[in-house]
Amino acid sequence: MAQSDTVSRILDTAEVLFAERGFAETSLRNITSKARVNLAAVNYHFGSKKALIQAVFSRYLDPFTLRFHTALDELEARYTDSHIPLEELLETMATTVLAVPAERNSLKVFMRLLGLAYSQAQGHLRRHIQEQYGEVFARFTELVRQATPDLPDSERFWRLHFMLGTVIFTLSGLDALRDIAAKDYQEQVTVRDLVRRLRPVVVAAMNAPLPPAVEEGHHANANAS
Amino acid sequence: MAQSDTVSRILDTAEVLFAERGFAETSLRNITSKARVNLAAVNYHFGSKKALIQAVFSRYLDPFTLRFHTALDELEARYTDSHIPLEELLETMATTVLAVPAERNSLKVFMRLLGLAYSQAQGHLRRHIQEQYGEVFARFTELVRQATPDLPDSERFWRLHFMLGTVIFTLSGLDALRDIAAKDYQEQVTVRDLVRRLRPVVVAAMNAPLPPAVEEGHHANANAS
DNA sequence: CCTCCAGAAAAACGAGTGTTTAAAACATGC
DNA sequence: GCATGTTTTAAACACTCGTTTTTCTGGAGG
Repeated sequence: MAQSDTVSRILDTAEVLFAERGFAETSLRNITSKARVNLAAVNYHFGSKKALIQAVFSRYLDPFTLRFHTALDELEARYTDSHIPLEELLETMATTVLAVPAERNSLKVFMRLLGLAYSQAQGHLRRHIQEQYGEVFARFTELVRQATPDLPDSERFWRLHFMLGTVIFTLSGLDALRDIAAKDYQEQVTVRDLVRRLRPVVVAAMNAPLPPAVEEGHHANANAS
Repeated sequence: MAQSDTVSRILDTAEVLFAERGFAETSLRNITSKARVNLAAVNYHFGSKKALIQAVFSRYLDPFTLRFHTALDELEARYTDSHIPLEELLETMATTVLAVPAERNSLKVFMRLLGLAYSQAQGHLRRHIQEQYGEVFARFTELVRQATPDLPDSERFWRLHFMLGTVIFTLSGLDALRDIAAKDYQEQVTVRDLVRRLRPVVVAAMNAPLPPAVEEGHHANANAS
């Protein structure tokens, strides 16, 4: 054991419980009792619950950014004089995402955590992720920009987020959906199977025809704030 | 006031706070103090916090299902001998979704709530929504099935949920995204504008080519449970 | 041997939670 | 005007929460 063992026991238990129930709904007593560790250990080793949450994310995202950067390096080396095709970029991202939790036991946990990071309040988390991992995301979007030169910038921005929603929503709610699918269609869906299904959909969505230009005169309703 | 006024003050305040911070993060004291109502009023009028959460949803979803059923009735009346085109179905759904919170003040709140219903633990909520509003959703998916006869059932199931993820994720996280978009692309995005952008993307995604058949022999990794 | 100190353990702290109780205020019908 | 049922109020209850404090344990180094 490189780490004090108590630390990793806490992290292992915390990530599972967080993924199952969310952050606010998971108490430190839940974590420490299931990890068979003293309650005070969390505050001793991590300082606070917030810091524990961030540590859980870092354990996934640090290896991810590392791998993703090198994967993009290789990709750029292979396409020195032409742009990297969109399919290649998406494929690389998918492969990297799938590779990270292979060491650990669950991609599902990783995805649930990402979904929670977006949907739960936890402002500190969004800030932490933005600061820590915004750079690699910016690099990726820049490559996507080069791969889709015909798309207006704003349109590409929105479509990327549309697809982000697709992936995170589907994979983070996978268990519930999998149950329904298994019941109605007698098929057991694996994560890799879902990624296979996602690929053509995402590509088609990114390459969809542009929406009609906005008509003047029609004033939008005021749903601000 | 048709209702006791206390009841609607609670609901008005609760939906906003829930949408902003989630269910667990919003206490009854938050709600009652902001609504300038006695703490015990929630338990008196609704019975429990869980029941209050469900009541907040019902106030949006009951009118929605009503409108959506009649909208689908009209649609079916217009297409007695041919199938309703997919575009028409999506258009109708979008229109109905947009119509509901027009009476109230915020579509954003409605979408945030839907997003929370999926991502937060709150098992009772998912069950309540499923039982109460599963029927209209089933009717819609059946019409989508008739509109896309070439799509295998399981494929359509997943693609519908992909698109559900797109819409809920985008519209429920709209505020944050809108800020970024406004900063980077100097454009002020309205909800209707987003729906306009969503339409071609969703249609293209639903009509995307089928994924390649699974190769035998490649055994998927065991990411179960 | 004794000191030192990181780590684990138990206990307590104060704040905040949903819910219940019991009394007060109000409205309605006779 | 009094009794009736409904709504509002303040107070208390019984927990649970994250965090802090204090004590205890077990090796390492002088």
